[in-house]
Amino acid sequence: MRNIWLLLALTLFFISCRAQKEEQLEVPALLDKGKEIILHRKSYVVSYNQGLKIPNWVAWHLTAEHADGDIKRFASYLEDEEVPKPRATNEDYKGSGWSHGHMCPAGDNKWDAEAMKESNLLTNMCPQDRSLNSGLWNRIEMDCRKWAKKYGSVYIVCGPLLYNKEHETIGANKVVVPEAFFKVILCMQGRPKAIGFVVKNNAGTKKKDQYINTVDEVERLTGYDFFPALPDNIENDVESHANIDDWK
DNA sequence: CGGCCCTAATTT
DNA sequence: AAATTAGGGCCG
Repeated sequence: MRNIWLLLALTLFFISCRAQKEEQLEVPALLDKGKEIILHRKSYVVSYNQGLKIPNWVAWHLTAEHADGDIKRFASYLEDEEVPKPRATNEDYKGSGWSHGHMCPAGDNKWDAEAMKESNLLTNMCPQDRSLNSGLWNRIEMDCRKWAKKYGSVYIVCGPLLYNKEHETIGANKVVVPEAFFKVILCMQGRPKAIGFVVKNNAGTKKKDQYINTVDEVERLTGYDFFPALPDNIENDVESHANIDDWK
């Protein structure tokens, strides 16, 4: 009798795992326990790094319907009360010389007022070079919205890259300034495909095509496992290729 | 090159 | 809260 209950419990556990994976194709495999706080927002999931005061990664499913809308950008940035202090505040960014770099962009949240407001939480931000923010990074974000409309939806993960031992920080709460950023994008329409970008956090960026990487390469740089819910044969295929011509 | 679409900071 | 300023890239 006891074994039957155990079997039932295990079965339910595996079914629930499977269901969650299928719903959240964009969410990377979790990191070592204790190193992250997972926060579920209306339009994205964030793995928050309490030590760095910035996200490890932010993941979202950008659909065609979410790629446009009438909701205006939220007027102010919001300290995230859900994570423990010390945490990023508006004071930390003020006068720092670094701009508020959305990970899940405001432009992907025009479809819903609550989603737009949540996009302005400081747990969705990294200190980002201003010209990168409005330049190349913005271009990539606009491409993602274009692809979401063209293909129906795309799955996106992005976040900071920290390859130095020591990091610049801003403000009294020592919010870490990343050395670079990564973004990986998966499209499941037709033959599944994926592409990655790696961009240094400075003003010296040039043509977008120079920053293309395979997902495998971004996994090597981050140590993360992206799109783990994909069947292994598809995951291996899409993550080892990155061809911008497939996306034009 | 100017006009336009985005980003965000600053000023009123 | 709203308007203005500023940075960047694409498109014609």
